[in-house]
Amino acid sequence: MSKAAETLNQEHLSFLSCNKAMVQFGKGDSIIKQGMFSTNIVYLRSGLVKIHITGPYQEQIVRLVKAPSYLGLPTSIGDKINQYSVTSISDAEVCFIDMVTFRQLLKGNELFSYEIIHELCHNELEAIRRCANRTQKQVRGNIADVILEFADHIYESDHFTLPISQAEIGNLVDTSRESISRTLSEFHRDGIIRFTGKKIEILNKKSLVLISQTG
Amino acid sequence: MSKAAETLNQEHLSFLSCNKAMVQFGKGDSIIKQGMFSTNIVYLRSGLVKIHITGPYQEQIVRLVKAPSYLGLPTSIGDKINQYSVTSISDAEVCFIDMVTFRQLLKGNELFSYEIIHELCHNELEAIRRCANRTQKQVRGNIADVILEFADHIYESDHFTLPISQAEIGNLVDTSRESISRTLSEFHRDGIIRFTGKKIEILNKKSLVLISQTG
DNA sequence: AAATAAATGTGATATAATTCACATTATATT
DNA sequence: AATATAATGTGAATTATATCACATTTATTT
Repeated sequence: MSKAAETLNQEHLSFLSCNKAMVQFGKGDSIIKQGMFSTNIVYLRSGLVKIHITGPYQEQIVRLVKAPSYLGLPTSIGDKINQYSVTSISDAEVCFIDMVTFRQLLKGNELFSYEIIHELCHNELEAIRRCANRTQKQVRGNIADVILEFADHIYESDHFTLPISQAEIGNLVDTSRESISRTLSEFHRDGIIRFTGKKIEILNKKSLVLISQTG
Repeated sequence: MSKAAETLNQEHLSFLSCNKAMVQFGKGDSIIKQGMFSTNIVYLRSGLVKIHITGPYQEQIVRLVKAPSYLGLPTSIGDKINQYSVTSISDAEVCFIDMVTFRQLLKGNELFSYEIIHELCHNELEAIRRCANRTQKQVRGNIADVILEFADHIYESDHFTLPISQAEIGNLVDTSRESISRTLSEFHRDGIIRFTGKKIEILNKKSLVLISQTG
């Protein structure tokens, strides 16, 4: 449950849990499409998604988002046109909340609206940090980061199955697909991870953290 | 005047115009310092500042901000510790608004709070776009972008004086100081800009826009 | 005005990482 | 099961850009 939703009373909660407007998505399905008109706030109840945006040359994965979380808040509030896309990378449950309804919620519950502000602040900071990190680190460091993000934040286990291809990981950390392949092999060779297919197991987390900080 | 402040009534406005808590800063002065404790919302009344953050290897300029604008909103609301630094790059006037006061404002004026949300959404989107742009474009394109930003958004003239050094521009667009120097010379040689010292004049904007899109 | 420090210009060299090209597995699809 | 399609592995070559090294110019400070 997101922090913002915690502050709601039961009436509002039932509102948000929105059984009627809940939609199931399969892996690979498009949830939000950049350029499309939208009048809904999107809330990810379960699953994992990628946020991606059309850059000057290619589509770029901005970040991965795990439920529970709002999706496309900036796009929904700031604009009628979606400013980026969201695509599911696992099965996912999504609630679509009417924008008018959402605004009423904000009006009626100032704590809720404060929490939304809080979440937006956090997102902006994270976006800034991610960007500084990616541009300053080189390939090895960025790949170490992604592996650690999967382990520590997304799957909360040192043993997991990658939900995206190496090409997509490359896209996410501004690197070529080939560099991802080579670096993963390198980590494997050095006994830092074990990987077979899309399954990854972290064998030496300290090394990985070190590479994240140093490489 | 920022959009958020427009929605305020006179009582609130006088609050924000905050003649008592207004501080003058000179070029190079630190307005917000990363890691420092803060209980103030900072509002930039006039002047130009740079937002910079400590990355894994070096301090990095995130973006330039022109008055009028709030500064450090995400840091002020999300945290008690400043998450990035703000340094003035021209003379500037800044208001410090007590956090408690600001929250009262949010409470009492839902339109205002909605506008703050709006601003935060916009900032997040901009952060995402900037990042995708910078990583996808190469040096020439990014430098063209900076020049266009100065001309179109900051000074609103094709003839201006750079408020930062080439080293800082390099830092802003993730490039070396030398590459900035070489590229500016190149643009000069090709008749796209004229530049002497820190003065820049855009001679061929179409070319610059093309380089921004293509290079 | 001299002296010192900071900013800029520019060639030569080094390097990380991309691109290309193709082999090899996996994974879908018929 | 057979075939087509997508994903991955890996060497060799290329490339954009960084780094180094120093000259020169511009600002600051004494």
